[in-house]
Amino acid sequence: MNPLHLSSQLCFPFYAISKEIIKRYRPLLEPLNLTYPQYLVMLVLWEKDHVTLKSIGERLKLDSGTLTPVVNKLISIGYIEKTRNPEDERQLVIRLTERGQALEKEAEQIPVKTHEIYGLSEEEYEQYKGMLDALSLKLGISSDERECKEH
Amino acid sequence: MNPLHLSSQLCFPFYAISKEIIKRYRPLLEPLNLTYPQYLVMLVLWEKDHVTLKSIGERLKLDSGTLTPVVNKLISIGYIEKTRNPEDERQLVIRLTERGQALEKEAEQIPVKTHEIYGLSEEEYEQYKGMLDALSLKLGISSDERECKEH
DNA sequence: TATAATTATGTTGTGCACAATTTAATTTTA
DNA sequence: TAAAATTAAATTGTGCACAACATAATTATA
Repeated sequence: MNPLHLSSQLCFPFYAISKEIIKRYRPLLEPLNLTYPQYLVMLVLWEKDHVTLKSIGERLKLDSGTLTPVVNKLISIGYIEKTRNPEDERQLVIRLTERGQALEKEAEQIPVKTHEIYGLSEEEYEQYKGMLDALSLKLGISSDERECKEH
Repeated sequence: MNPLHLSSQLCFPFYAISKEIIKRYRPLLEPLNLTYPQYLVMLVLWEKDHVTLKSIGERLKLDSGTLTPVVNKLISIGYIEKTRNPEDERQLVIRLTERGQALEKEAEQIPVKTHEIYGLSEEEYEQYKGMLDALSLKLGISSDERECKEH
């Protein structure tokens, strides 16, 4: 097998599958008026509210250049608010508005539907999950929720 | 486990791993003056030259809106050329220039280095490859090189 | 305790990624 | 065979994604 062939490389299926998944999330997120990266930020906040922009970025592996406009969009929609931490004026503290909190109820149906995207059994799903988490660890991008410190 | 938690969803590791891989490709591709999507187009052309823009898009799962500027960039660098198919003036036929052909020699070292990114043994690498190819099939994005018809 | 280093966020510029639409060429069909 | 449908590519507009840089606040150090 020629190593320069597309079909012998692991990078491409990751790239193609990731894009395809996000494409299939789109119609499911549209009723919530969210894009995929916006949805990720909301997921993090539903897990733990009142966290810094920095900690959201660490969790999602996104830098301020990406996160700042995403957060500003969520603010303009009315799902979140930002304030400075009075004890450290560098830090932005992000929290859910009432509308943002209320949205969680509506979002409960999303994981049910997204689970069906893959066409996998519960066991297969967990197997993929385990393998991807192991690889994330090797790549140094393992997401630890404890990293998201409250403020 | 709360299904709305980031850590219980399969989409995020795919998204994060894909981005991390592409980030690690960057310094390896920089000497060739290629970005990751540009590299993918070159891979397809090194496999089979003289193919339509459409067939490249089918192989890489990219539409004309993404591919047109990527191809135009590769033309401006001088790696490829485009001509219309005289038998069907709608079709763009893409082919490598001499510089584009010569670049394959330099690119031979890339897969050796990218293979090391994952920190996987040969067996593990093939196991991941097999699982991702299976999932690509389920998602209907399995890349068949035979789809790339010559012109 | 000045100054240097670090940190959190924001800004700028480039390059995708894709939906939606347009245009022109080709094919199908009434 | 003229009109309708389809197809390939390009265009437009929005939203990331990230590198590189700027700025302001905080912390460490000479």
